[in-house]
Amino acid sequence: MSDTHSIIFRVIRRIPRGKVAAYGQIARLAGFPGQARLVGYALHALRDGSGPRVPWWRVLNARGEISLPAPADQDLQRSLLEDEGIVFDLRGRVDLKRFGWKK
DNA sequence: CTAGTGACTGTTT
DNA sequence: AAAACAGCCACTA
Repeated sequence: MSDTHSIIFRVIRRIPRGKVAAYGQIARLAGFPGQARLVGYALHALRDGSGPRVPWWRVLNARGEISLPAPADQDLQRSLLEDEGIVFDLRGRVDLKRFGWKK
């Protein structure tokens, strides 16, 4: 596994329960400003549970919506977030003003 | 080495 | 407010 991924995962592990962060925000905190896609790519490599324990479901895009390609995974992520108290509006979006991880 | 692609984002239509 | 565009970068063919 590359170092960049490790650094990114380390940042994501700091996201407190009940809060969500955007890809770009993770990238910035990890020291890679403007490289949101890199975060997405790193997380994509996790989907086989073969990686370190990372709360990947607390990562959303800048609009506050789930960005996963597979509908099945989207439902899973949504359920996990709702279990932590996150609320989705009728359009399936989270209010980042309320649940965004402010750092 | 070149080209296409993707768990993105800020700006401009 | 939603959609289109153009940067961004690692990875694959």
